[in-house]
Amino acid sequence: MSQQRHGSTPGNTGAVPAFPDLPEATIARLPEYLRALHNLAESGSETVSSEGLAAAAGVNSAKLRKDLSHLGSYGTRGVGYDVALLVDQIEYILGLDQRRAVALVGVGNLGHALAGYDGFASRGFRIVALFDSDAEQVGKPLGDLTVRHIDELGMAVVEEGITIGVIATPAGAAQAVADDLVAAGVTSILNFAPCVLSVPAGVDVRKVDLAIELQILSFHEHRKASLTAIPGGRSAQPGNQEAVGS
Amino acid sequence: MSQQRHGSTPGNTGAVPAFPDLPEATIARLPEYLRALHNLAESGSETVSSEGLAAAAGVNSAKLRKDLSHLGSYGTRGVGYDVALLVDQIEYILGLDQRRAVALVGVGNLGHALAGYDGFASRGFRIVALFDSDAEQVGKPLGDLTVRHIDELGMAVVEEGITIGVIATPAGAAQAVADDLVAAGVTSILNFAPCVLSVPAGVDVRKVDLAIELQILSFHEHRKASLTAIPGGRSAQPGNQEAVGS
DNA sequence: TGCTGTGAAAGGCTTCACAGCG
DNA sequence: CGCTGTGAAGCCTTTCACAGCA
Repeated sequence: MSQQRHGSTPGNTGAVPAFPDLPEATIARLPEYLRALHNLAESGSETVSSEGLAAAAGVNSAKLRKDLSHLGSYGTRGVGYDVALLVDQIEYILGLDQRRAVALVGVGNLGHALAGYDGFASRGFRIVALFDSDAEQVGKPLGDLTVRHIDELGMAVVEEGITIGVIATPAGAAQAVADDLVAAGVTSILNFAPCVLSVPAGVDVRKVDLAIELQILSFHEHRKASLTAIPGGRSAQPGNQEAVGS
Repeated sequence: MSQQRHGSTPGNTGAVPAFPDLPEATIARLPEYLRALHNLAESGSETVSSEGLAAAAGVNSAKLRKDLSHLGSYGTRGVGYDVALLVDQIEYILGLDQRRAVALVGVGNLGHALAGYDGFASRGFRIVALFDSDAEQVGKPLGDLTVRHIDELGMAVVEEGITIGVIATPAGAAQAVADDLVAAGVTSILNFAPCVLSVPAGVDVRKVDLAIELQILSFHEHRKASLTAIPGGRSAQPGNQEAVGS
């Protein structure tokens, strides 16, 4: 699923604390642990058990312990994990100690919402530039920023040190935007357009397709409907932590 | 990962075309195949090979064939798959033949964007009601709809036949909204709030956390930076289909 | 011959269960 | 004694490679 070989950096045994070779599934959960830890820190907890943190993050404790064990031993047997220490450690691993500069392309419906989303700023990112190809939009102010024409992207990436691009354009424009981002030197892309992007090796793409999420839920609705048509089911005990899919 | 047992409906061998017991990973890809098939249909293709469809959906052909084989044999050896037939089949499986009614709770920044997102309407869903707890927002028109107070949720769910709820509130309000949705009879929830929801068994929750997606990309940026610090890497051959994570 | 459908192999992830440390 | 860290087992997913049908 990842595009670059995942082996520990070859010819680098020991000296520099070799970049941990984390399973992809673990990486995807670290942000959730981080959020839970921040909540715990705010509520005054200094330590937390694997059981407690797991509950706060919505996973089981064995999985959490296995995940954290990949980062090294930051827990104390008989006690638990030091919240502040673990926060630092996960933020370091995720590269959040440097507040990354993000470019957002496409200031339509969704782009507007993303540009104004507090969660980015509060969780390690700065949206530093907005782009659109529509002359109508260019020059308009949006929050602290002004929408720029996509031709300025290359310049902005260098000037602002942008490493992540967010695509919030219609599907038809997304591949061209991705090409522009890559040409400008961006190596990570978050794509909200409902289409497959083709990018060179070394560029990471993650996709969020809102309709797909609903379609997956629709499947489960369909399945539940076809099951409840048959007697026997329906033993719901409230208060459980339940989730489906990823 | 799913909350209900996945076995084929017990005591139902044969008679009704037993609801297929699809792997969760396959289900998550069906919407992507469907989108690709719609594109192919629009461009006039009547059949497509596993190779062709796989490329359009951004997966490899072996995986695609395995996935489709779970639905039954809808391909023709030596030829490929009938596009229209496969569209119908996948739409049936996903329960998209009935345009599902969706309630959206929280019409802030993100809620506005979701309410206006074309992709929902064009891909099988109708947003039929908008809710907020903020008296300021209640009564305001938004698209074809008027924002209603969340107290009316129970009524609306019954009247409109809502089965899916979308939560676009701040994290602090999300659990209460989820409880309201469940109490009203909603059995599938798409949660955009950055928090873990606790719901009874039988209710499906999917979560989309925009900051988490960026944090995962940030990890890969961090890793790439630490790798390129060491000589040897960097063999990017453009034109590949590349993606990271799920 | 070309392409699907599928056993079998390989790999990755989760869960279990407990050794071992504080 | 409690809780972490971890080998081992089991399960799920992906990939391979080819039998078999059109």
